[in-house]
Amino acid sequence: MTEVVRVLLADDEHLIRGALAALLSLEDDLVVVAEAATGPEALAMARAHAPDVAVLDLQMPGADGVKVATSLRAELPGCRVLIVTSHGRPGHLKRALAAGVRGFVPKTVSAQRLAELIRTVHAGNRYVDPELAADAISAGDSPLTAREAEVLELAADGAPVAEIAERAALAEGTVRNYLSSAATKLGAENRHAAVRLARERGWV
Amino acid sequence: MTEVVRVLLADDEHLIRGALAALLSLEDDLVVVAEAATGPEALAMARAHAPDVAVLDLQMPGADGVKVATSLRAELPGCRVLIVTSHGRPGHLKRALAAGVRGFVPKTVSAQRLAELIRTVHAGNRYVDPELAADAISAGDSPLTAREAEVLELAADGAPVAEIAERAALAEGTVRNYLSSAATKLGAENRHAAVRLARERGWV
DNA sequence: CGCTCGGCATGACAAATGTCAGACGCGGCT
DNA sequence: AGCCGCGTCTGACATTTGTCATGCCGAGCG
Repeated sequence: MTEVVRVLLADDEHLIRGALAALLSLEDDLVVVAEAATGPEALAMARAHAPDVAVLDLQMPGADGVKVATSLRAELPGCRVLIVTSHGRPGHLKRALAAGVRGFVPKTVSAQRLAELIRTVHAGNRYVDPELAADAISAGDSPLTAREAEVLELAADGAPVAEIAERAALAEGTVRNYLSSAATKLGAENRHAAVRLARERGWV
Repeated sequence: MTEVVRVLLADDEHLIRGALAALLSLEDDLVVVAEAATGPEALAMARAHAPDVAVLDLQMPGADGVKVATSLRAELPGCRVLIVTSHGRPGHLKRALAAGVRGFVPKTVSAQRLAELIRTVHAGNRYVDPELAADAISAGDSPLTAREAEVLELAADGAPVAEIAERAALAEGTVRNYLSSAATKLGAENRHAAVRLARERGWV
C-alpha cells in the first residue's frame, strides 16, 4: 500500500471540515489536498487539484453535493465521489447514484469508518449506508407524473392556486386537479400535507 | 493556567463529535470527559461526570439542545452551556438565552475558535455569534399572541381546520380567525405561507 | 386499423378556507 | 367609575380549494 489517496473535502461547516481534515491526515495513506465551503468552490478546487476522491456534503450553499458530483463526473471522470449527509432523504440517494456517486453515508459514521470508505470508493467499489438504502427501497419510486411534481413544487411555498396556474401556464382547474391527484397518490389530506410528504421522501 | 476545563460533547453526528473530541484534546487545558449522541444521553452523561462546560448541538434526537440546557441549569448550576448549530434560526437564539445558555455559535466557526469560546464561557463570560445576533435583532419579537402561535403550530403539518379546532377545543370559525390574523401579521398570503415564515424566524 | 390505457387538460359543482363585524372579559388610564 | 385598547371567541358570508365527469391526444397491442 504505497499509494497515497488525494482527497478533496467540501462542507460548509468549518468546524467539521477542519476537524475532519485533521483526523484524516492521521491516516498514512490519505492526504487532504483541498478544502471548500461551497458548491462552486468545491468545483474550482477540484479543477485545480484533481483529487482522487471528493468527499462532499449534501447540503452546501451555491450548489448541492449531487450537482457538484454531476459536474465532476463530466470534467474529472477519474475522481470518485463520496457524499456525506446529516439528514438523508431517500430521493437524494437515488439522485446521487444517478449522478455517478460511488458512496453515500450519513454523518453518524465514525471518522475511522469514513477513512475506510474513502479507500473503498478509491478502489472503485461502491458503498451506500444500509439504513439509507432500506429507506430508499421502501419509499420506492415517485408515483407522481412530471406535471404533478412540477405543480407540487410550485405549491411548496404556500402560493395560492392562481399564482401557480400563471407560472405553469395552466388553467386553475387543471392545477387543482394535479394537486388533488398528487395528494391522493401520497395519501395526504390536502396539498400542503402532500408537499410535506413528498419532501420527506425526496420526491420534489 | 494550570486549571483544566472538563468538557461534555453532545452531537448526534458521530463524525463531528469524534473529530471534535480529537481536536479539542490537542489543547492542553481542555479535556473531553464525556460524549453523547442524544438529548437524554447528554443529560445522563452530565449527571455522571459533572463537566465544567457542555457543548451541545441544537438539533439532536430525543430533546434539543435548549431543552437539555434548561434541565442542566436546574440540576448542575455550575455547568456552563455552549450551543453549536448548523442552521441558526433567530427564535432559537432567544430561547437559548432564556434557558441560561452562555454561548451560541454556528458550526461554521473553526475548532481553534471553538476552543477559545469554551474557555470564554468557562470563565463566566457570554458569547453569541454576531451574525446570528443581528438576525435575531432584525427579526425582532414574535408579533403573534399565545393562541395564534398555538393554532399556527397545530396547522404546521397541513391538518384541516376541523382537526385543529378539535385539538385546540375551539370553534372552527375561531381557528380560521386566528390563522387569518397570524397570516396578516406575518404578511403571508395564507396560513401555509405563514407557517413557513414563522418557522424561518423561529417563532413556532 | 381499431382498441384500450395513461397522461394532460378543462369547467362545474361541493367542501374547505379566509374575511368580516361584533360580543365578551380583563387590565391600564384619566 | 367610566372609558379605552387588546386578546379571545363566535357565526355569517365571500373566496379559494378539492373533487368529479369529461374530452383530447399519443403509445402500445391484437
